[in-house]
Amino acid sequence: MNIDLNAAHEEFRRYLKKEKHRITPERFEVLDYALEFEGHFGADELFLKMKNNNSNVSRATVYNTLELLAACDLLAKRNFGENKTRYEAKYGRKSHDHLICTNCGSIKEFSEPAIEKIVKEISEKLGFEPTGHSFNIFGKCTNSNCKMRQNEQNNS
Amino acid sequence: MNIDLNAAHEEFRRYLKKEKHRITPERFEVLDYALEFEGHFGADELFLKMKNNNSNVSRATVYNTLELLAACDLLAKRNFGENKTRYEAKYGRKSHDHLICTNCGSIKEFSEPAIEKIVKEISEKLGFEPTGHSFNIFGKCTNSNCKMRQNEQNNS
DNA sequence: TTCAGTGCAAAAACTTTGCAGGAGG
DNA sequence: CCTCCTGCAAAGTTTTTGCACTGAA
Repeated sequence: MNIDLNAAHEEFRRYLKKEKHRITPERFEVLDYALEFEGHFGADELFLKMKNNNSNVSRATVYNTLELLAACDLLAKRNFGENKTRYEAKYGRKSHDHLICTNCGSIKEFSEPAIEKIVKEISEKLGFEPTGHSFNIFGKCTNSNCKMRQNEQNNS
Repeated sequence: MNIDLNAAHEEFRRYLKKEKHRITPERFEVLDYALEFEGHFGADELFLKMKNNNSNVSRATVYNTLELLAACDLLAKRNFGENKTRYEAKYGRKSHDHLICTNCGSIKEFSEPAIEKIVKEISEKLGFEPTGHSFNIFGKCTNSNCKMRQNEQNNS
């Protein structure tokens, strides 16, 4: 875990240098908190978590740094239709897409190689240079808590 | 065009009845404006357009009605990663997904039957009942205006 | 008659911006 | 030493909510 963290720092440092951004302690603090987060998180959520841990990093810096981390592929930028940007640690992880339960909000991941192939084919056909994609499946999951909520709603 | 509009009204009426929502003139006014819109639009955008046309329908009603129209499949609800909900007339149209140029913001549509197959397979495998999906490819388009902007950015 | 739906304005949630001061290169 | 980055607070954008009133069933 610590090895990963150092390697991630190193990668971020390289990116910042290459793009002529300054190397500041705040940026690495954001990176640490982001990688520590399990699952998806919003920018404000991360900012508040840092604030609660007595970090002095400002909201503006958190928002700005998350953009940089997404740009250099240490984080993935997501949007699950809630009108807020979500991030997810990507460093060293396999790329994947998501199933989102519209009833209980739970999110499952899946990998399907055929999707990359489709991205390539469609882009080529339409004269487009793809840089990424987002594929979300919406529906109802079979989680028992979820079913409970469905029944509650039906009864109300 | 007028025939479509009447048929859409009829479908919306049926839906409202079935779900025990009241049938109000405001809701049909929103439907008319929504179907009239070319391409994608945001809720506030539609509200303002209506307001400028001297409609009295309130912001709250527009937001509420667009949800209903998406729920009954007359509109499709989209999100292209700008943290705002976008809608698009779906009535009588073939389902499709989108290519989004991150440089100039233009949006192209494509249809790829294999995607539905993937949605089905993945959902079945993971114990999930799909109700819809969103598939967006991000990248750079070859539109000439777009290339111009890219060059501007590189030169700055 | 009843209560879901409406208009309006205020609040909420998330993000961006402006500015003055501070530190990285 | 220059200017990019930072913290802070204010403003911006989109969406939701509270409340009193109205009109559909």
